[in-house]
Amino acid sequence: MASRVSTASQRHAAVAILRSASATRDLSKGMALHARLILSTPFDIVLHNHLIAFYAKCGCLGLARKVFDAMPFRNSVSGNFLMSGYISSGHHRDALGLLRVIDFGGSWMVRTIVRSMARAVEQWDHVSYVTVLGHCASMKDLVLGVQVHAQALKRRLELKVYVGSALVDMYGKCDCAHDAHCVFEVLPEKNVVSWTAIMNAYNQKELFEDALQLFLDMEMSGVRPNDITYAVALNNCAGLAALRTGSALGVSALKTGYWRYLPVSNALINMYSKSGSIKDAWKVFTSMPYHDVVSWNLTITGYAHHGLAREAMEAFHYMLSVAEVPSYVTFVGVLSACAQLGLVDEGFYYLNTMMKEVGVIPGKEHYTCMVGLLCRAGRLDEAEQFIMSNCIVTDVVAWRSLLISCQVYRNYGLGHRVAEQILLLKPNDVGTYVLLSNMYAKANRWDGVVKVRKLMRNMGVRKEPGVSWIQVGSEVHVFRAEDKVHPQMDQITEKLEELIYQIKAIGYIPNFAMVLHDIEDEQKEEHLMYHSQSSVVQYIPRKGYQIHPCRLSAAIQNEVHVTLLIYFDVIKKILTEKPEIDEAYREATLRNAS
DNA sequence: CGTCCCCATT
Repeated sequence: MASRVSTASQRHAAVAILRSASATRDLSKGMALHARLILSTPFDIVLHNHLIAFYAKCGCLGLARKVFDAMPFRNSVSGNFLMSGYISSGHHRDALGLLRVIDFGGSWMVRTIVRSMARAVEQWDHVSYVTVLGHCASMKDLVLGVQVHAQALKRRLELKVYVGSALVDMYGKCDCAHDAHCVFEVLPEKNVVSWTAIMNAYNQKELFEDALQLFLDMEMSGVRPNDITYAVALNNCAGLAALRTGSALGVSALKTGYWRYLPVSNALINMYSKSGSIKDAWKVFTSMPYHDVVSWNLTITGYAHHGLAREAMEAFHYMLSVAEVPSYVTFVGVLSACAQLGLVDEGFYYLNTMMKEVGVIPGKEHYTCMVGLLCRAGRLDEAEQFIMSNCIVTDVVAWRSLLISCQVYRNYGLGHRVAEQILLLKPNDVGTYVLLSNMYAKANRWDGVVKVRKLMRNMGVRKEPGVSWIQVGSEVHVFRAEDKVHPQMDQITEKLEELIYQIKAIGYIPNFAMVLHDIEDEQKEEHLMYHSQSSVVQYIPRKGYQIHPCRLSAAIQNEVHVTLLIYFDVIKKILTEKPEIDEAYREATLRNAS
C-alpha cells in the first residue's frame, strides 16, 4: 500500500516535469527523465503516454513514435497523443495512418477513406474523434469530416458535448452552416464552446444578425460567454458595422472581466475600425496592457482603411521600436499605406529588404499592393511590367487596380490592353465587369461594352443590389441603389454633387464613390463620375457598402480629405438632429472601458 | 489527452 502511494506521487511529479519540459521545449530535461524511466519497473503507461506527448510537442515525432512502438501495451490515450503530435506538426498522413483511417496506397484523400475506416475505428475513443475533427476543421476537409461524423453517429458519440462541438466547428469551417446548425440543435448539453462554434459558423457565412441572436439565446439558456465568445460576437458586429451593439458588448465584456483578454480587445479594435470609429479603435489599443502582432496589424490596417496612411506608418514604426516582429499581414497593411502615400522607394525597400530581414516571404497581396503603389505614382507601364514579372498575371485584383488607374490617367490604349487581359481571366464578380464596361465606354469602344454585357448574361453574373448603410445614433440608414426612398435623399444628393463640383474645381479626378446611384446607367457621364474604386465606401463582403466617415481614396489628396470629412459631418447632421449625443455616448463607453 | 477567436491587397 505504502509503495503504491509513493509510486503515485512519484508519477505525479514525473508528469509535472514532463509537462513543464513540453511547455518550454526543454528537450534535455525530458530526456533525462526518459532515461530514468527506462530503468524503472514496473512499466507505467500514464508516464509513457506523457513521454509521447512531450516528444511530440518538441517536434521529435520519430522519438515519440519510438516510445509508442516500444510500449509493451498501450491504450487509446497513447494513440491520441501521438496522433495530435503528428497533426500539429503537419504529418497528416502519418497521423491518420496511425489509426488506419486511410490506406496510403494511392491518393490519401477521398477514395480510400470509406474502405479502410471501418477497420481500426473501434480503437478510437471519443477524444480521437475530437482530435481528427479538429484536423478536418483546420484543413477544411469536409469529405473526411463527414466520414468521421458517420462513424461517430454509429457509436452514438455525436451527442457528447466535446464531439458535438468539434462537429459544429468542423461543419462551420467547411462553410456548411446548415449542417453545423443541425448538429448543434440536437446537442442535449451545450456548453460555451458549442455556442461559440455555432456563432462562428454563422459568422463565416456572414449571417451576422443570426449569430448575434444566438448570443442572446445563449445568455437566455444560462451559459456564460467567455473571451472567445465575446471576440466572435464582436466580429459579427464588425461585419454589420454595428457600432452601438459592439460598444454595448464591449461594456459587457468589461463588466465580466473579459475585456483584458487579447482576443476580446483585438476584436474591439476590429469592430471600432470596421464601424468607422478609428479613434475609438486607437483608444482601445492604447489602453491594452500588452499587444500581439494581431493588435498591431489591426491598428495599421485600420488606419490605412480610413485613409490615414501617415498614422498607419507611424504605428508601424512604433511597432518596430518596441521590437515587435512584423508579420505577413503587417506588410500588406504597410505596403497599402505606402501605396496611398505614393512612397515608391520606401515600398520597394520594405518589399525587397525588410521583409527578407524578418523572414517574411512576399506573396500575392504584397505584389498587388506594389502594383497599386506604382499606379498611384502614375507609373503605369512599370506597373504592367511588375504584374507580368511577379507571378500575379492571373490576379484579377492587380489588373483591376491597373485598369482603374488607366481610367484616372486617361491612358485608354493601355486600358484597352488591360481590359482584354482581364477578360482572358474570366472573372466572376459583377464589380469587375462593371469596371470593364466603364473602361470600354470611356475608350469609346462600344463593341467592348456589348461584349462585356453579353459575357455577363451568358455567365449568369447578376448584379447584386448596391446597398450602403450608416448608423447614426441608434438608427441605421439604408440606401439602395435602385430606390431613392430615404427621406433626406434630395438633400444628400445635392450635397454629394456640390462636393464633386468642388473636387473637380481643385483639379482632381473624383474617383470616390458613394453608392447612392443606380449602377445600371453605366454609360452616363454622371455615373462614370460617381462609380469607381473603393474610397469613401468600404466594401462589406456580404451585401454592400458601408460608408466610412473618413475613408479616403488613394488618388485624392489632403484638402479633399478635409472636404470629405466636412461632408460626412454634413451628412451626419442631416441624418440626426443631435449627433453630439452619440458622440457623448461613445466617449462615456470608452471612459468606462479604460 | 480534446472542442470555440486571429488581422490583409482592389
